[in-house]
Amino acid sequence: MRFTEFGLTTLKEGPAEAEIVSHKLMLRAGLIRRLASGLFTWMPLGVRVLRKVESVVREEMDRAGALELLMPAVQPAELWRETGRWDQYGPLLLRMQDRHEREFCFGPTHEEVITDIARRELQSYRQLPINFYQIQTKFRDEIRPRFGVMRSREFIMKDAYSFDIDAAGLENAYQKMHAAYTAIFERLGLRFRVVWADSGEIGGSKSQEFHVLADSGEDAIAYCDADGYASNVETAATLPPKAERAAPSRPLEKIDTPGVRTIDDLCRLLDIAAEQTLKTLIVNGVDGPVAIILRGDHELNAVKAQKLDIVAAPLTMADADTIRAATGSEAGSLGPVDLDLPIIFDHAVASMADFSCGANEVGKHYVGVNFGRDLPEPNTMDVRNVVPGDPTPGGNGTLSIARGIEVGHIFQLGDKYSRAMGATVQDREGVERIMAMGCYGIGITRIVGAAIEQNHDDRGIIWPAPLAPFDVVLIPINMQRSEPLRKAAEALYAELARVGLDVLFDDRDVRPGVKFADADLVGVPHRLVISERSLAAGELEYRHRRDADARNLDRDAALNLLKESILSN
RNA sequence: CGGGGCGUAGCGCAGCCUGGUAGCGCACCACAAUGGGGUUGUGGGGGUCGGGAGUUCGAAUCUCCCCGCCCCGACCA
Repeated sequence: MRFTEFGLTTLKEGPAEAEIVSHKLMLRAGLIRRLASGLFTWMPLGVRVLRKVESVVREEMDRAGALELLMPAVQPAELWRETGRWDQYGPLLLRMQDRHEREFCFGPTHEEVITDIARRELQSYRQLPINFYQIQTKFRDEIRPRFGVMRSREFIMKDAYSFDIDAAGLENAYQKMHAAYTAIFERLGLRFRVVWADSGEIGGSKSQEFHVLADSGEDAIAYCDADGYASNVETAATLPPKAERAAPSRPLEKIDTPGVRTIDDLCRLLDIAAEQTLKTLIVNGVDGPVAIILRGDHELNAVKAQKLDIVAAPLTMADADTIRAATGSEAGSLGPVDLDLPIIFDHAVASMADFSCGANEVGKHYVGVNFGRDLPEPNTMDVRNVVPGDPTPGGNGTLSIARGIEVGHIFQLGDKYSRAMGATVQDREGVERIMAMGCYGIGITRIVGAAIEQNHDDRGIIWPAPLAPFDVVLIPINMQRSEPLRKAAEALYAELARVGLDVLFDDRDVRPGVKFADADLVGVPHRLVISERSLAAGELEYRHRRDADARNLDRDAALNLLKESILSN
């Protein structure tokens, strides 16, 4: 591709709206342009990267025996009513009506459609196992789209759905997808981690997420290298404390704490650590408000909390009026002593002694509070986020926390959809059996952003070779002033293309610095510079985007090096 | 949705407080010089100042309403 025919415009300054590097660089390098909130046009350069991601995904899915199909993006409401999700899915689902006022949605996911296909097409266990996938545009009306293509509303997803006769078959299909996903992310050259996850909206039992590791990731991952445990903090379990609780050493005392609203305030006033305090949160329960008690420095885990029977899902905090009615006090002054509400204690509080907490009176706190004396012994549960240093659930090490970008998610759905929609096949005995389903997603567009988060420097993108929009950028120096150089550059361009390299030929009549800057910005892995100087020496100047300095190679050596690099892809 | 901020040329911004001919840098077009890390000069094109209503002799600027966008919190590939 000739630069002058590629329609690429790069930006020196990115739009102010871009917060994270990948978004800035995608805008600056001309991969995407924004249309509206959460909606992006993929420019020709961006589409090249997208196609690279898709082809790797497609190859590995095909290799795993999955079958590509393509379902409609627009789906009828009736299907969603069959599974109950028309009412459950909420505002994330973009709903619309056709001219006959029939209801539709723009698909955020395709369990209903594929299950409809399955119940029509699959009659016999002999057609199983089977796994269908597609690469397609989805729409989720996110509350807050952000970070460019990392959380856009419209995005491209590879979604796959497996059908099996029983749980053992599903487990097998799931493991195949686990292996395929691992192969995909390895081939894409990304540093990633597989973690246990919550099934959330989609439902089902077992599920794991594939995270690209990056500090800008929206998810927190708890992991332990010692025993291999890794989980999204949403689901990382905490254990009851092992340590014995210290005996009370102080009397219970109610003290004045004017103006204290937060744990920080309290700690400052009393000169104590947050670990010595209790935090009391009032959430909406199934039958009225429920108190959740955590150690002051810990955070409530919404996923865990909303799974408790007495807590309403999705988790919502009680409003000020509800809190006042239930406690006679206000948030910031609450505590479990003499609190007439259902109370959930987190595991960690069980080992606390002589602690401080709100007294359910504005401006008053207790100090020297102890279980068994001032409060009944707590019956504790796992309702908080793990923190670094917590023991692993296996108990063989301690957890660390890293940030990740979720780029893949695999689920064992079981019979949630197949039962609701009557997707059955006959088994060997002629008995109708509900199929066991799995579903498996990869965020194609998100991978592009995630790859940049992980691979960039202050000059621009550094594409992992399998994702690069071009293999090599050919930069002639002042070609317009030298006919021999122009001829040599053209010949080299033709030859590079002939050996199968995807080459960007920077044939613009601009100064070399501009070309170098754009080549670095766009992130093409290999760079070849041809000039009168190198021409005379029969050499080419080569630099890999990751290298600090260029080196001179003779022409054949340079060509061989490039040929090998694409073969190794 | 709640809280905060911003809408002036394709992009980044100034001007607004204190009303009076709409500016700067980048990008774009032309010409010239320059020619190995975003070169310089000269000339040029491009604006419903987010939209509407109001106040005023006069509104980018003041007032009200609406719209859009971004950031911080609860969702997901």
